[in-house]
Amino acid sequence: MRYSKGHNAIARARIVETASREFRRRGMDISVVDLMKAEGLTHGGFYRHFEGKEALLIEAVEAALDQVASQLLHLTAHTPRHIALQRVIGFYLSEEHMAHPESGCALAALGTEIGRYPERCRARIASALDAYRLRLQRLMPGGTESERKAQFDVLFPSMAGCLMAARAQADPDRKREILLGARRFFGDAFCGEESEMKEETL
Amino acid sequence: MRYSKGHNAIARARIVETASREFRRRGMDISVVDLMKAEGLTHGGFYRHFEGKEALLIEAVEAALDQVASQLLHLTAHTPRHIALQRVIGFYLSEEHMAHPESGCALAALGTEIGRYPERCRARIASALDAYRLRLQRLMPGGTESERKAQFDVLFPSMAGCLMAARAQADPDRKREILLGARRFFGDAFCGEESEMKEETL
DNA sequence: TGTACATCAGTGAACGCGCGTTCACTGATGTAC
DNA sequence: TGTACATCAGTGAACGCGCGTTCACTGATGTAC
Repeated sequence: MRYSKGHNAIARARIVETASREFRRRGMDISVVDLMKAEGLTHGGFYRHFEGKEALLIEAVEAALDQVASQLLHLTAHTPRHIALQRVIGFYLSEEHMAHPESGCALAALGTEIGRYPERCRARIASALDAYRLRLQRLMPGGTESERKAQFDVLFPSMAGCLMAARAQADPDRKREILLGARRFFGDAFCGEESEMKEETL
Repeated sequence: MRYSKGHNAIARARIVETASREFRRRGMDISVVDLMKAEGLTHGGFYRHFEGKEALLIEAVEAALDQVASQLLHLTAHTPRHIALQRVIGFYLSEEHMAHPESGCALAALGTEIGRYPERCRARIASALDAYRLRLQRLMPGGTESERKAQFDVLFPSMAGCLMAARAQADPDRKREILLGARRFFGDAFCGEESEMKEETL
């Protein structure tokens, strides 16, 4: 059947959104059949929208990073900077984020696999990571943009690693212990002593 | 044919060793056929040694963590503690380590996937991560074992995240930039100001 | 010491299965006249 | 406004392929006598 104008773009965006969630939840293991099923569609139509699974993966990671950046910025709108960053750290290293990779940071969800993707993939994903940094760098302390970017390059990969390590644990107490230790450490290191009062925000 | 006494144990250990390298290099994508081929064997014999691929994966991760802990301790034998840790940070965040996941830290190579393994897997791997921490905690600053363990829980997952982020990048300069920034930051944070002189050791 | 037999790591064909991808087809709606 | 046709997102059978796993078999060496 023929669909109304704009249907194509909407359907395509919905597939990317679903894929973005499912790749973060299950990794590349998720099949095209299951991905389309999650959208209420069958697999045949997939290739009307994307060249292949790899092309979708790239767009899905881009969408994931974009969505999380928006969420973190929304969380801190109209908030003084040192408190804003405290809040971002608190959320990033929260049990909520740990329990829900499907709506969280793509680096913490897929990072080690991304390193094994072919160069053509990594180049696109690296651009998306740059855009992520560009949007979030204003949260970082530092007098110049390049200082703030350098700080971002330490804080976010480190937090991704701590979140990943917490997820790799089996014992809930151990998971919490790792997150709590990381929240304390990065709160102190990046938000200064004066804003220490509420390091467990969220 | 019948093999000489002890052959079984040797063959088994060699398969684990190869798997340990190949899983870190390529992730779970590597097939049993290719794994055995890398050992000069055919796939059929695999099941004389292991219950299945998952069982091998667990042993491979255990072997990887054990090997890296030994390497890091060897690197720092007979060395004062603050310099020892500086050296460990320098190696962990080196271009050498970045370029060779197959002989490096399993958390940095497989971390995000481990988080998606079934609970029975993660429980075993978490034990191996505990053993890794137990062996390496003596490198950490802190007056008590539990302080040192808490420091380990921040430093190593964070370094794993930075290494992962560097590997995810496509541009060599960008990779180096991430590693260098992380070496500086964690050197300062964990080794104190007095040992700053040689933060680019190795 | 010599012979007959048991052992068992390793072989490779075969299994069922799910994967990514292709393709002839469908049919409701947009478009041309 | 009404009719004929074109469009194209979505369908589902089919493709070849590689996967993890099983199993009957091999045959050199260890072991029992």
